[in-house]
Amino acid sequence: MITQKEIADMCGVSTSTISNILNGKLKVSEATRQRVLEVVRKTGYQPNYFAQGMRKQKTNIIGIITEDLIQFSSPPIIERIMAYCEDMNYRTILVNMRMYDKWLNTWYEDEKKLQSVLQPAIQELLSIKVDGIIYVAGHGRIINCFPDDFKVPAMVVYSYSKSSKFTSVVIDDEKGGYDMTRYLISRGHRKIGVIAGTADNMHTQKRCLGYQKALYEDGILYNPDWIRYGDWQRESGYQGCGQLLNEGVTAIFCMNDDMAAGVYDYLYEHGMKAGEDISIAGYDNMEISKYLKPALTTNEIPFSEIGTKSAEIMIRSLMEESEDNESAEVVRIPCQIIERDSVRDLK
Amino acid sequence: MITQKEIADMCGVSTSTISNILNGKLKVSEATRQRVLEVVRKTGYQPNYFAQGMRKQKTNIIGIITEDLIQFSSPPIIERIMAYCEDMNYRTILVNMRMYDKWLNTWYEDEKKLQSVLQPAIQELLSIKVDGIIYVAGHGRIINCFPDDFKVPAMVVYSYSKSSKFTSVVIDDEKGGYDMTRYLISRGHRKIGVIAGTADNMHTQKRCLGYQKALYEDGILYNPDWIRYGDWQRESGYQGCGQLLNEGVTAIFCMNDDMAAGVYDYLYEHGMKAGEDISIAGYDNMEISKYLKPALTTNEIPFSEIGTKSAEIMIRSLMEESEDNESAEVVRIPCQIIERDSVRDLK
DNA sequence: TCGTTTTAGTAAATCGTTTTACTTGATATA
DNA sequence: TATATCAAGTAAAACGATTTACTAAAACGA
Repeated sequence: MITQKEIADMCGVSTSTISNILNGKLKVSEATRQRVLEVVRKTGYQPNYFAQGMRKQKTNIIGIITEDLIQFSSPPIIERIMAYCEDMNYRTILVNMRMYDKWLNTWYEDEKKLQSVLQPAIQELLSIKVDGIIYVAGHGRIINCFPDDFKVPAMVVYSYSKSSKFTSVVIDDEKGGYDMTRYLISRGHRKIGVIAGTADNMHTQKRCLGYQKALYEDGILYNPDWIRYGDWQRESGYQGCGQLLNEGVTAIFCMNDDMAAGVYDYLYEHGMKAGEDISIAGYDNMEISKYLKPALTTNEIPFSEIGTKSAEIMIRSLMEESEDNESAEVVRIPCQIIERDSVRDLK
Repeated sequence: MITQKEIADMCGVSTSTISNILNGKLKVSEATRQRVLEVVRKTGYQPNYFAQGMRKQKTNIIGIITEDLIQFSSPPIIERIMAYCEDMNYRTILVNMRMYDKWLNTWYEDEKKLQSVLQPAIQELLSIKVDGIIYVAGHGRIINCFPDDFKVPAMVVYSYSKSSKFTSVVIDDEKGGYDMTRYLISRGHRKIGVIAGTADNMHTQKRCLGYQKALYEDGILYNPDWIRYGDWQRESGYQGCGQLLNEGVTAIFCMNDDMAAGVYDYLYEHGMKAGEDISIAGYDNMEISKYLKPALTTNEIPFSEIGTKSAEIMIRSLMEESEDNESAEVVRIPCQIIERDSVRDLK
């Protein structure tokens, strides 16, 4: 591949001049500039990335660490981060931690295990000298990724950072739980059951808070028996449905679509139907929610927006790095209810 | 970050020795080796990636170009490629072409458009000096990615390469069509309809071939009216179903699960049920197929295996690069029928 | 005309490794 | 004893860019 030296020789100037024309601030006569640019264009010269990265101590690479690429939430977030970075002339490098057990359909919850994969991943990225690191979580655990004195800009996406030194971009779970509950109330429901996620999960906790708030605002007495904790999986929706039916609820708010599918299973088996015998709402707006019959009303997680916003914040903080801004924040992106056919008005 | 020179000073040896211990072939006494290794371990020294890449002309990076990261087929393939590469001590860098229109649910079919995105992507990877490039297609078009005299090892995955100079890893579509047809025949069906993909698509064509072959082998006269071409989308499954029902088929083989879902839509609307009134089979084993009621019998595409196999071939070819092997080949990975509840025995 | 400033451009150092060719002292060989 | 071999290690060049400090020539001001 053609080198800067060769271009310089062709143009009869020194490499310094080439470099200056391409990205320097020094004065160069318009004549030589044009001459050089023409040769560059013709030869398709591109600076050697490694030489460049070595000389400047900046690489224009943003590292992305993902808890698991296979999880449905990851690709759309990552896709947007990559797209935005590309537009802003940054490259990205992706490290996949593979923390999701595809067969068990569950995350490795062990903090030790997580750290034992995360730390090498971070080291890897540091050794590549990335300009910044974006950690893309897969589920709502509070993440302790980076030490407070971490030397490169870093942030946490789709989950909360333990340290307040790092910005995190999350969905507004409390509002999500609130909105969905309000929506069900507005359709006439007052006995609203919840099939929640795992109890120690941040998504679960905040959505429950929102649920409580909505109930409270409408003067509905909060009944603990109306909340059943599941494990995000279809089967636990099935279980929860049976229990909540006994409580006499008229609507069930599931904290993900998979558990809503489990509820559908139960109804199907017992000759009942969502949107007729009982109202069902989900969360996520996964692919499957359009395919359930009747189609599932659910609260859509705006993965694309999360991705874009994250990249935006990262690159902005890279730009203003001179003034070392301590402006870490928690950015909350709202979800949006997608109305389909699984919720009916209670007469 | 700590440099080789510093390690050398700490150990009272030259950098050459450090380098030699870490990856050279020259003799070093066991004593110094241990001493150095200990210091390396303690300091957490990692060679600067850019300096290394510049000096060796090898980067140990494999470039992955994906037609679209958002498509369901891409993540599992890419995940396996990355995992295998990591195990073999290669890094990967991912370039996403974003060729799938999320809103229209369709690929940019325009060859010009494809090339206008592909060529910069390739240039980008070459400028990074990747050791090899893996092109991960998203749908079954014959790809003309690389010129015959392309200087780095390259291959095409999940679609066919136009040039026979490049290895491609694909699913065995003909066998897939054959197997599924045979399966339906074995369950007693003889009037088997097909809802195919787009007519010019390689997946479509080869699966149709397999279908024909199976019919032929069982002495069933091939009836062109039993094949309806769709566009891979749900709606076209719906259409096709209505038409095939008029033909009096007893089973429908859909070339993807999305169209099978469309068939389910039709049946649902007309008060019929898959697996009872008619047998339905899909292709892909997408997430949704487990959620359809009754669960869909389908032909699973082994994305993980495709990914692993691809990475394996790439890295092998990188290893034996000395003997410039002209062993380009087409590797066909078989699919596997997942029996669920949508196919019944015809009495 | 003489000194000063500006313009256009360059030589050389530098970044952190790897690798080649060389050195030194010890040991084996004839 | 003289020579060849060997083990252990090093100096220095190389990779390809960027950047600093410098220079030669031209332009300017008084």
